[in-house]
Amino acid sequence: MRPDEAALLEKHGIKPSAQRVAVAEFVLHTDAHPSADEVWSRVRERFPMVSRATVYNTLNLFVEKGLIRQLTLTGGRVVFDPNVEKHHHFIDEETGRIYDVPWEALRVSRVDDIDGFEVHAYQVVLRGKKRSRRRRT
Amino acid sequence: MRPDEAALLEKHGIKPSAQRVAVAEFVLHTDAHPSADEVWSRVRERFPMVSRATVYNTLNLFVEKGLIRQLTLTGGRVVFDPNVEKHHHFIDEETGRIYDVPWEALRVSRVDDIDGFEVHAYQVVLRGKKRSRRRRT
DNA sequence: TCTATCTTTAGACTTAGTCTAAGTAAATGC
DNA sequence: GCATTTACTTAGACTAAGTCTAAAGATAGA
Repeated sequence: MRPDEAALLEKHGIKPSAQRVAVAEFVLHTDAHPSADEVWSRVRERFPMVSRATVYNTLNLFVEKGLIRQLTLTGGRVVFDPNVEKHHHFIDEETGRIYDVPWEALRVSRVDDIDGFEVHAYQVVLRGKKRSRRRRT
Repeated sequence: MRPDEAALLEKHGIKPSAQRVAVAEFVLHTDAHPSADEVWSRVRERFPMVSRATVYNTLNLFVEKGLIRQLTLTGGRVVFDPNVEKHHHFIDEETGRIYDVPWEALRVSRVDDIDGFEVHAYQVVLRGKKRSRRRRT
């Protein structure tokens, strides 16, 4: 149980149990946009007795306390994202993988101007193919 | 079995059975963004012996043939939209209802310019509160 | 009409997620 | 330090959404 993770949880008003810290250690440091069951199986590698209900409860608690966000972008899949700053998402149509796109990469105009709607938040969801970079996978 | 629906299905390469036409008659003329089970229960009102598998198969077939689109915008809910033209979506955070937003209502800049991604399609997903209009509900 | 193909059906199965009741652990009062 | 309350976790039952399967029914062509 890493002290830094425990402190972070406390800062968000969450009592840091061993299970919660184990979930935090994985879900706060991934950019893979895992589903709840993916988080569960990763946490179980190091913590085999953790129950599914605990992982689901913990993830929902983290969302409620603003540590992570829940996304549903494609195919009814619910995934979690530790990036809670404003950003957009790109979905690779071949692999289904989700990538974060920086907020500044796009500009959306006239958002406040839509007749009959009071917009609190928005994001652009892009779909396409990820280009293979030269040096990295 | 309305002849116009049957003709539309055939135009899209779909053999128009009674069940398929019944699904089409509902799902092609709604802006309520229904889930598959909602479509099933609506179709059953007029066609009580239709099976769930048929409705699911039919909806997937319609998606594949480009008659409707499948959306997953919120809470892991999969819904269907007969509007296959480019458009954006607004989600009422209080009711969960989804509204179509015309493509021209917003402009997104620099979409083709994102490093490492080849964008085939995109949409803006907006969240907020629907203002109550004066005269209509 | 016979046969091959396509479609539909009911129900079994799977997967994601929630709920419940019992057990543990941690915090509080004294 | 011990008892009591409160919070957390557990296993497993349950539910909802969706897929699969095997059999039956409908359709079209020879």
